[in-house]
Amino acid sequence: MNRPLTAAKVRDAAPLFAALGDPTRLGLVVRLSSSGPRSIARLSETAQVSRQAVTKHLQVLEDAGLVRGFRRGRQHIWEIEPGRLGVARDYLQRIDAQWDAALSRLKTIVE
Amino acid sequence: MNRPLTAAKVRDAAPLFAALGDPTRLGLVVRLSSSGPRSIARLSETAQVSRQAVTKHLQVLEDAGLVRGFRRGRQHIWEIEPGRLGVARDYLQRIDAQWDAALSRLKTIVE
DNA sequence: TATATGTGCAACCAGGAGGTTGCATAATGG
DNA sequence: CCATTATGCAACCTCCTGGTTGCACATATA
Repeated sequence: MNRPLTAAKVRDAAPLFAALGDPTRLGLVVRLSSSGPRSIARLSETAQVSRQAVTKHLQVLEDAGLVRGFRRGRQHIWEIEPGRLGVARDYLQRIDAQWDAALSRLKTIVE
Repeated sequence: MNRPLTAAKVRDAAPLFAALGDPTRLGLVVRLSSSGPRSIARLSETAQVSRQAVTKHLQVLEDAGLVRGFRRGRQHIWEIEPGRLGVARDYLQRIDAQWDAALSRLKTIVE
């Protein structure tokens, strides 16, 4: 039915984009998506910041529902939460659709 | 060709998501997409913050390439920069594609 | 049992983000 | 010409974010 984007939906979606809006976090998402589940130690090797900073970023991503973690022995493994990126993509799609609708309305008036 | 997501691309895309990551700004984008070009005064009427705050947010969105403004008489009109949201969507699509590829690789190994 | 490895927790800090107010200036409309 | 409207600019403030370091604790491993 493609409902209009309510203010409530906006408040719901913004944190998702905010989580993706940091280069280090976006890098983590890309990394986990391409290479699969990784421990914090592993992820910290390539990241430009400290292990603790990586940990904080992963928690932010978790709060946004983008990743999830579990323990295996002494290590904490993180992996992508599948489907969550699709939510963000759908949201952008919605906005674009509104834009297209507005355009065609304008066209109708002009013609 | 669908190239891999380089670190450079990550640095390029993060500001785009960051710009969308604030509820007020995301609201402005939605508003401009659905209702078309609007002056600052108009946009401020419905926003929950002051006119000056709205101005600042619009500048952030402009820096991210998401909107553009022009003057008409004494008013400053802002409108959506078409196609820029598509860039963000494509980026998410890429990450998802990497994820799918990683999944199918895993499947191949298991079988 | 020592030792090395992987994490978690807490304190702390600098800088930027998001917000406000106050004032100056430019364009419209009687 | 005067009042109103729309905006820009600048200063200022508070709080959150992203980062660090130090230390404690749990788990492997020789």
